[in-house]
Amino acid sequence: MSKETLLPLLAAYVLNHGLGEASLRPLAKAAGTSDRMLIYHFDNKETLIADLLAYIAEIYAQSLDAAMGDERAQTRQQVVARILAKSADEQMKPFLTLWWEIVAGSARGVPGYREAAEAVMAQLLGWLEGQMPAGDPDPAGGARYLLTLIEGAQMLGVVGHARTAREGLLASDLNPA
Amino acid sequence: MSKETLLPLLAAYVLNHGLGEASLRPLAKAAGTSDRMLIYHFDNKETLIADLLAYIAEIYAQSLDAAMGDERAQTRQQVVARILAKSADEQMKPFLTLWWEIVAGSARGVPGYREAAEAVMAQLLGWLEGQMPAGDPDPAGGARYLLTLIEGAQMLGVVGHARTAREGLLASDLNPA
DNA sequence: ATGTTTATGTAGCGAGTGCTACAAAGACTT
DNA sequence: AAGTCTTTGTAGCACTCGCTACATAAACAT
Repeated sequence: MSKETLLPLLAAYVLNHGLGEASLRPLAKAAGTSDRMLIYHFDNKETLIADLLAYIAEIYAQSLDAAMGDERAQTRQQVVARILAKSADEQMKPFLTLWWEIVAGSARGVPGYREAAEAVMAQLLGWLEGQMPAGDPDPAGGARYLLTLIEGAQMLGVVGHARTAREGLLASDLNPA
Repeated sequence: MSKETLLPLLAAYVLNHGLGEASLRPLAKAAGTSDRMLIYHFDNKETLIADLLAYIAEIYAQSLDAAMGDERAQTRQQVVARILAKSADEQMKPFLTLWWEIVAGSARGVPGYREAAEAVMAQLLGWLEGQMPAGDPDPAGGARYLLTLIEGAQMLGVVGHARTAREGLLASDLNPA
């Protein structure tokens, strides 16, 4: 068994249980191996988690690509609505829950978290630019603006203020300066 | 020593070290007491943390009130700029770092976290409404909208994308629909 | 065939976790 | 003064943590 075989199994566990429960023995059990072998392959837990987060960022990007429909949205409102709908998808929930743990780790300076978070956001931003309406006057700036809004909305949703975000989005036209 | 004496000391520790390091013995040491006494006062760790988060939400609200300047902003851009500037304040950093841990816990369903997060956001939303420009056509909706943007910007800042958020904000007029 | 590298199992160490049992001192009540 | 209630200290339990020492078997190299 190699790193490459282990990472998908480890990722599945972390996505379902969170990083808080990601200690060596449970991780090993989920991957059908032993804590002993995890250390053997990854040297220590820190690099294991770093590798794991990098891997998860990668499969997240792939799942974004896969979800990218061919039809283009026609307004910024539509872009936001679609993405929020897609994020509400049951399949995306493990990613979202894990995401906030990564953000928290990044804020605290836990090694490896910031890099993973930065990669995920860069990926998402690029994807968003491709999703902007055809005739948008400023797709690059608009994508950054919508990313900020979307992430704010997602956070509010997670803390029980989904309604606040929804009403906020309705109260703006989302148009460029 | 009572709960009321302990909470400020516990809060100081958690603000500086995060909830990840908040185990009984370090907490007790920071408060000048013993793990034994923490359990005596709070019954168990779960209610200790819940009480502590509620207390922190309270002092956060107070610090917001204290920071509320008497001069009203004249545009929504100004409101956002002021708040982001205030949040960048060194004094606010412990709150911000802790905040994302609370969000992560809320997303994972850790008991007590969601309530604390919800309270903080409600408080912040109310405060924001009071900060809206004098002639704003929709202060309530605008506050929700700006809250979404601000929190999104703050998250992006924490994961190394402060620039993304800044450029996004510049690319919009933040005006109502 | 012999030696070396790679992969894996078993056992355990020292530190930390939340929490409890027991005891005792002090304050307070009657 | 005797008894009760509140507060605190000391020890420890059962458990988990990341990690390591040691041994062994298989694969490979010479």
